[in-house]
Amino acid sequence: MTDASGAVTEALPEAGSKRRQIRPKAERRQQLIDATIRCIAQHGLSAVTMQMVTREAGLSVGIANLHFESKDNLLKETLRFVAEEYHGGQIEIMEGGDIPDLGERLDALLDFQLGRGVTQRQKMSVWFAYYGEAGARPVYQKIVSTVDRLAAQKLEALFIQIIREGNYRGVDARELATGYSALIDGLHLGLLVTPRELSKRRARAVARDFLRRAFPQHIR
Amino acid sequence: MTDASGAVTEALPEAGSKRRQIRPKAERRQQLIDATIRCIAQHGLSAVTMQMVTREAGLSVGIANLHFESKDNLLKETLRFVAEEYHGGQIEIMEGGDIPDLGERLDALLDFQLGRGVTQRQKMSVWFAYYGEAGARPVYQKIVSTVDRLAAQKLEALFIQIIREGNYRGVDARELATGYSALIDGLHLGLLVTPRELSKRRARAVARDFLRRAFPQHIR
DNA sequence: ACCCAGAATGAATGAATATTCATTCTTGAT
DNA sequence: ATCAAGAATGAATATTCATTCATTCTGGGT
Repeated sequence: MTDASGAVTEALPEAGSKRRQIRPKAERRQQLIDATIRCIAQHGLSAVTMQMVTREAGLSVGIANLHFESKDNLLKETLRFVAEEYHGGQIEIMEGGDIPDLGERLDALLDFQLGRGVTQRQKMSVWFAYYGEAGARPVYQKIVSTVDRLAAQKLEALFIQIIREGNYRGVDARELATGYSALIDGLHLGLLVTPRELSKRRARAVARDFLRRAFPQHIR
Repeated sequence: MTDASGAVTEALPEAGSKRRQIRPKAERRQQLIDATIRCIAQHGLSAVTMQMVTREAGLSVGIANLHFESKDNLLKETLRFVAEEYHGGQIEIMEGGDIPDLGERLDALLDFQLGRGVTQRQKMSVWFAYYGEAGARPVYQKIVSTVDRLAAQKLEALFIQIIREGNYRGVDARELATGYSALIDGLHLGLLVTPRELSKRRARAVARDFLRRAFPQHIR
C-alpha cells in the first residue's frame, strides 16, 4: 500500500496475486525485517506499529507474532540485522584479500561507509533510531557493542599495517581508529539531520582529509 | 510516588508539602521540560508518557496540556531547550571575550563538549533520541539545523582566526570545522552507546589529537 | 475579611495498539 | 484424490495512553 493510487497493492517483493502464499519461516522473517526497516526510516522508531509493518510487508497482522514472539523482539532482530549488515560489509573490506594495496583498501572502506544511494539513507535512519534508544535499553547497547568491537579491532589492525608500511612516526593506531570511526558516525549524523548543510560529496572530502593528514603517503 | 515506601512523596525539586502550589507559567514550563529530559534519558523517547513526565515533575496529569497544548509540543519544546542550551554554551565560549588566547579557547571548548558529569550524559541521551527521530520528523530537523548552523559558523570563524595567527598552510577552515563537529558528535555517540569501549578520558584525547594535528602550534 | 481570576487537579473518555486464537487455506506426501 | 501439518488470517480482546473538563483550590487585590 502507501501508493498514490487507491488500488490495493502487494509489497515490492511479490507482485499481482492476492492469493495466500505459504513460504518458509526464514523468508517471512526477512520480509518482515525489511518492512520494519522501511517503516522506521519513514515514520520513526517511536511511531512504528505492528499494523504498519505487516501492511508494508503485504501480510496480515497476526503473522508478526507468529514468526517473532513480540514487537520488542521484531525490533531487536531488525537492529541485529542492520548492525551485522553494516559492520559485516566493513569488515569484509578491511580484511580485503581483494585489494592488496592498503591505500586503495582505505578508499574502498570510505566508499562503502559514505557511498550508496537511498538504501543507505534508510539504513542510516534505522541505525540512529536505535542509537537514540540505546541509552535506555541495554539490549540495544549490547547488540551494537558486539559488532562494533569487532569492526574496531579490524580497523585498528589495518591502521597498524599502514603505519608500518608508511613508517609513520608518533601515530597511535588505536586512537586514530577511534577517531576515524567517530568521524564517520558524526558525518552520518550530519547527512541524516542536516542534509542541507552537509552534502555527501563534502562528507567524503572531510573523511578523506582526515585520512590524508594521518597517512599522507597512502591517500592521494 | 513510585517509591518503595507507600508514603506519597513529592519529586526532587520541592520537598515536604503536599499542598497545591500556584506558580507562574514560565516556572511550571521549565519544571515540566526538566522532568521530560530525565524521563527520556531514563526510559527512552519512545517510552515516555505524559503520566510519567507529570509524575516525575510531582504534578498532576492535566497540567501538561495546560502549559503545553499537547505531548507533541512538550517534546518539541524540550528539544528546543536542550539544543539551545548546548549550542548556546559552545557559542559563548567560541565568541569568548573571556579567553583571549586562541589555543586556550579551543581547550575550553573541548572541555565543555566532552566534560561534565552525569547531567551531561542525560543531555546526550536526549540529544540522540531526537536525532533518531529526526529522519522522520522535519520539525526536529528544523530546530536542530537552526542552532547547528549558527554554531558551525562560529566554529569556522574561530578556526579562521587560528589559521591566520598560526599562518597554517593548505588548511580549509570550513572543512576542518565540519570534521571537528562530526568528530565530537561521533565521540558523544560512542560515550553513549559503548561506554565500556570508550572512556571520557580517551574521547578527549582523540579530539585533542585531531586539533593538534591541524593546529600544532596552538595545541600542546 | 472577602473575592475571584486563573492555576491545578484527576476521574472519565475515547482512540490507538499489541497480542491472542479460532478458523481458513496451502502444500507436499501418500 | 485425500489428508494432515502447519502457515496465514483478521476479528476480538484487553491494555495503555493522550486529552478533556467539571471541580477545587490559591493568593493577590480590594
